Amino acid sequence: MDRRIEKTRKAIFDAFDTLIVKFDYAKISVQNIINEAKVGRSTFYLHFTTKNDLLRARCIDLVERIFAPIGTETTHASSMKFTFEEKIMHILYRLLDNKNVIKGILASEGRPIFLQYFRSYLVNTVENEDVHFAEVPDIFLENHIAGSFIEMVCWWVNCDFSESPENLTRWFLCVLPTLSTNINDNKHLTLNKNI
Amino acid sequence: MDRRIEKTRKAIFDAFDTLIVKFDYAKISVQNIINEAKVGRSTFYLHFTTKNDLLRARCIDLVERIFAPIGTETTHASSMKFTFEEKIMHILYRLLDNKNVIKGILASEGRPIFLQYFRSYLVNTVENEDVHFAEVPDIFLENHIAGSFIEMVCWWVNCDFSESPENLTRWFLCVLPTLSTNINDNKHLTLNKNI
DNA sequence: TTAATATTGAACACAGTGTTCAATAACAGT
DNA sequence: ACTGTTATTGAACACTGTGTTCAATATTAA
Repeated sequence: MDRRIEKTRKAIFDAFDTLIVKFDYAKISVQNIINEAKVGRSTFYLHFTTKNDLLRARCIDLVERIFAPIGTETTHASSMKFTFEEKIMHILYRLLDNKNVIKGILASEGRPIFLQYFRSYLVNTVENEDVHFAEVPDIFLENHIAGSFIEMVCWWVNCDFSESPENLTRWFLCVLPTLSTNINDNKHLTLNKNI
Repeated sequence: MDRRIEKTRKAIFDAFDTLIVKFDYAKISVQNIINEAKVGRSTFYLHFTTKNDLLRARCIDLVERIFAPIGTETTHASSMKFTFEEKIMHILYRLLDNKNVIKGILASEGRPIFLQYFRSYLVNTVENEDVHFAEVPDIFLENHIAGSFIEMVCWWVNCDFSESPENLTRWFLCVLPTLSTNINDNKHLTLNKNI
């Protein structure tokens, strides 16, 4: 509606991003943010109740972009069906797009907040896959898959995103019980398997 | 050496434990802690440089107890070899001993600090198992196993420790690629397998 | 142009931090 | 029990950052 609002909001988000890649979240003050954003103090508090509120908003924004349906970045709104593998790869590529901010958030007190939202979207994705395995409860299995993925992402970020999304995806699927049909001596795995 | 030192340290740790199960870490002030511990303000700062320093110390203390060699709780110092399964179960039982504090820490900003130390001990444990699987790099696999375990623990804490350590251990081993020899149609798994 | 609304920045009260210091208490060793 | 050493105490202090208020100003949509 009012262009001033989105303009200010964007300025604050950008300032936050700039600062979070350089400094620890705890060391950043509201004053720092509004200096960087070139925005009045009271303006900041009209948009966000707290520094933490800003962090939360930034995380939600990030996670929503990461999980936005494939095809959103192009012109077509797609309700197509994708394989689990494709979805995973897509998420990894979007994480790569926001490399630095994510690294900054994960290295600071922002970590649990980001992971909380990331997890909830991820669990939702996994639930849609309708996975089952042996006598392990579905809820346990779902948590295992979502959790493993999160851990892999954190490891990836820690390694400064060395290793390609393709490698990560292959290894990840390989290591999951439901997705690898390793009948022949645990040596091979089946990819592209739409579960 | 001086009994006053450990007495004060214990008083502060106990106060911290009492508060962390009731309140969010961020809402607890140094003043709260020294009131609860019945200790002078300057005394606190002689022991810890910061509230965060205390948190860190408490986490290290906790994790060290959790990973203390099996048999330490009895009189015998044991350098015996235990199976991976036994080690896991042991850790789960020790987590149960510290149920409330751990739940409190994991629910607050203490989470990443606790998990950091927990992870480093866990990775060390996994490395000692000398695991390998298919064409997945060892470093990836080790992170996957340690990470999965951490996620399972967090899930467990979230569920208020419903489910027995025995169940968790069985499911966990079942879901790991290296530990389950699921040749016969992914239906069964081998336990008690010393890898 | 206008009425509505967003921004500004200085001023403010407030809460919590970490330090200092001189007085006091508790300690270990003899 | 005595003594030199060391830990504890609590009040006072300067300091940093928070979140609010308000009247003046600027920008917006229509």
